[in-house]
Amino acid sequence: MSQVVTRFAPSPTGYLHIGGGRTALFNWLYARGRGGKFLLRIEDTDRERSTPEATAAILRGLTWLGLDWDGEVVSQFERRERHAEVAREMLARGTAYKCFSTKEEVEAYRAAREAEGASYAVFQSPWRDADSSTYPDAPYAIRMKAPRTGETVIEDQVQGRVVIKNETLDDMIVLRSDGTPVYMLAVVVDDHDMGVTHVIRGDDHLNNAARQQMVYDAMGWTVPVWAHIPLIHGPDGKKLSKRHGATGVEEYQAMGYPAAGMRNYLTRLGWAHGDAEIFTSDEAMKMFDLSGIGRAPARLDFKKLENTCGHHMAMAEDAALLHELEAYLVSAGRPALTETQRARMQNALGFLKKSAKTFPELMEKAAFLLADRPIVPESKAAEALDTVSRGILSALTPRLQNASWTREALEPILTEIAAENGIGFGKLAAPLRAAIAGRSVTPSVYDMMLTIGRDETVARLADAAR
RNA sequence: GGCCCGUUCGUCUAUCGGUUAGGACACCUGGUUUUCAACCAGGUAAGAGGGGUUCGACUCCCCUACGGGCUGCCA
Repeated sequence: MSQVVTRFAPSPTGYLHIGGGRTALFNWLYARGRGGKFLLRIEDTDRERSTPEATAAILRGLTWLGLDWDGEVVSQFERRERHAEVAREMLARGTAYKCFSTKEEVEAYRAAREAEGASYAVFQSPWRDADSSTYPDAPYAIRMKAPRTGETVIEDQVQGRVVIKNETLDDMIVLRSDGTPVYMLAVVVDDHDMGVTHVIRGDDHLNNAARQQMVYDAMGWTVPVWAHIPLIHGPDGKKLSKRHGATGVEEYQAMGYPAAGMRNYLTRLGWAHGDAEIFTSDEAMKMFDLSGIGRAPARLDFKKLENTCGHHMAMAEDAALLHELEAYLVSAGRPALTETQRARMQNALGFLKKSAKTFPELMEKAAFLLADRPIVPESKAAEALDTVSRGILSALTPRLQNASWTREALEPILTEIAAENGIGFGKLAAPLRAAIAGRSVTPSVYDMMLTIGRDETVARLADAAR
């Protein structure tokens, strides 16, 4: 069996859309799970709208998502000569013809047909079967000589067998009168030349597939396996757009979702493999198949995204997580970790990652280790530091001085001091939290003490007891 | 307008003619706990509507409704 080759082919007209990210992910998963290749092509033939900034943003988005592509990024625009060459070859083969009709004439034709009450108006060029001796000395477009009768069948791995009547399709232009190729031709030529075996893309291209298949047929090329996946919708079921919130992949990075969680969530959005919910990318590669893709558009659910991310956060290795956390800080425009904070973070990640779902949440829980002395307690926390509590804290401090700094050693000391003062541990925890973190809601007091170390703990308790 | 695609709990989905329609998220209740969270246990909750086909339909067919896409010398 020949090697699987997939590709992602975005237009560089903006950031990487979350839907595009998912399309790329599906292609990546499919190829990587089968030892195939995943290629990247930028469809930049629209010179008006394409920008190098957008291309850079798309590459950044893919990189963040961890979707690595094989070989060089292909620029469709740079291949325009090749596209034109194929158009001329179609001319030579008789599967395309020169059309001298102007845009105005085409529009007039369609308007006339509609005026007659036609439900649809397929332009029928008078030049389709014209003798070359009648050709005027004027610019012309090259039109594909599409079959007028019969039907074109798309055997789609997701949508099933889709039948399009050929009479509803016009002779599409493959080369414009200015000599530039049209997208529909470019995709086919590029996919063929790049050896793409599986075209996995949004179902907004489903109808286009019929005309593209005609080009494959006209050139005698092997038609790739089609898989048109439904688009992602917003929570209200409408096409996902700006008003639903974030649509750009990079926005999700800035919101602090870990990439592994993002991949997992996006994989499960519109695709299923039995009851599998939480899995690594390696596992996803093994499971991923086209038949598991649903046919209905899926809606984005931030709650589930968060939950999925939480699992991946907990599964992550500390070193990798710290690295990703720092990348998040940069992308969110937040201050970088100082040396001290970084060292403490390394101690704390082991427990912080278990309860945080996103990086902002992790930073929030890490507030105690980010803070510098003196700790200024919030009003709620300050209430816990009454005179009695401060007395207990100052009694506690000397005992901590000589304790070995492990949970096992600390636990009896704190339990003891609570008992001596006739209070439960809960009552003792509140002032400790206030002293150490300046807050009433914090991670476990032991975890905090162990994270910041003896000297810092003692100093913070002393500050509070004063 | 025409053509194409879609419709199972609030959400993501399983089911590939016979199930008490399963799982996950969310939500609710209880437990655990040193606060929040996490965690554990339990619960509420679904086949768009109408016709067929069949002994039997979520599953197959048709119609309607709703949603989406395409309909360019855009991609």
